[in-house]
Amino acid sequence: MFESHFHNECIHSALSNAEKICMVKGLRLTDLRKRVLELVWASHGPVKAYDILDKLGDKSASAKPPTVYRSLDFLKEHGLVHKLNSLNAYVGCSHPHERHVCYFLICKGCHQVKECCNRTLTKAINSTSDEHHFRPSSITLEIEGLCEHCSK
Amino acid sequence: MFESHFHNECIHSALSNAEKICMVKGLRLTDLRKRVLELVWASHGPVKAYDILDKLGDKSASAKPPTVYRSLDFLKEHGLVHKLNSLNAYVGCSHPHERHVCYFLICKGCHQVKECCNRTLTKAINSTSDEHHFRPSSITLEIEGLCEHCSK
DNA sequence: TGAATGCGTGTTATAGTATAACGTAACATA
DNA sequence: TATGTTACGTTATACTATAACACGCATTCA
Repeated sequence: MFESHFHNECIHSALSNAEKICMVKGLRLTDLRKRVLELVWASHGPVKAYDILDKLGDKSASAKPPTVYRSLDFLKEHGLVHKLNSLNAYVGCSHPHERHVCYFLICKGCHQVKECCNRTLTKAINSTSDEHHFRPSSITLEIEGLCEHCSK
Repeated sequence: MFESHFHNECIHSALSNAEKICMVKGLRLTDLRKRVLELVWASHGPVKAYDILDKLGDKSASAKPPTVYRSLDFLKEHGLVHKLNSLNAYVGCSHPHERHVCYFLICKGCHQVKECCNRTLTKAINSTSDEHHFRPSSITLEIEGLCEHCSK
């Protein structure tokens, strides 16, 4: 989907990125959390919590749901992964440095997801929130459809 | 939240609206579907599927999950209700005539939801989809935060 | 030193959300 | 009346997520 790339690089840079960020912020990117993050990035599509759980099980037999959900919560909270509410699935954040409003293009064909940022969109959302005297704290914008490749 | 109103009127007009729409489109708004729609509208906030199930049980003892989900699917498909993915809950659509991109202001304080439409936002979403050669089919835009009243 | 605290994780149990699969009833139409 | 279609009933199960409590380990500070 979208564009091809060497995905190992993705994973690697995502992990080292995360380490830097946690270092700077004084957060503990424990082994468990790192493994979960790695598994989120391992495929380039959205990943289900229970799939992570299964894969985690290969190494540490005792993984149970809370193990995974707690790690995901940590990663979410610090902007390292996003949850796609329309899929109940998780993706790695592709630019975790910036505090950003992002939106997701979710392809129904190849099940891949692209994360995007866009000033116009952000402004539009903020200004319409203002209109309603509404103070936004978190925003979910998920666009399902077909990517260029799959719509052919 | 937002503004007060006589909610009975809401329910009533939503139901008669739905009847008209189904009439025109040749859809069958059965008793069950109508009751589910009524229960979605009964509170002015988002409603959970299993809450509908419970209330349905009062009258027709045999309601089971598929009963409710099937009705909700029907109502969703024809634009009479929306699902809020970030809450796993459902709200009645406040303007089911128009095919529209809508977004939701979800108040964490009073748990009420306002549905809005906005051309600027719609355009922004479409144009950014275009940029990525992405063909959108369904859009989820949910903004959580505090409404005017609750942010005081 | 050791009590107190906080945090991350393990573990058990359970809550909450949703669908598959199959059967039957109700309706529409020829 | 036969036929196909749609809606609904029913049972079972899958999938998603959290509560609650226990344990270990690091930090701190009296």
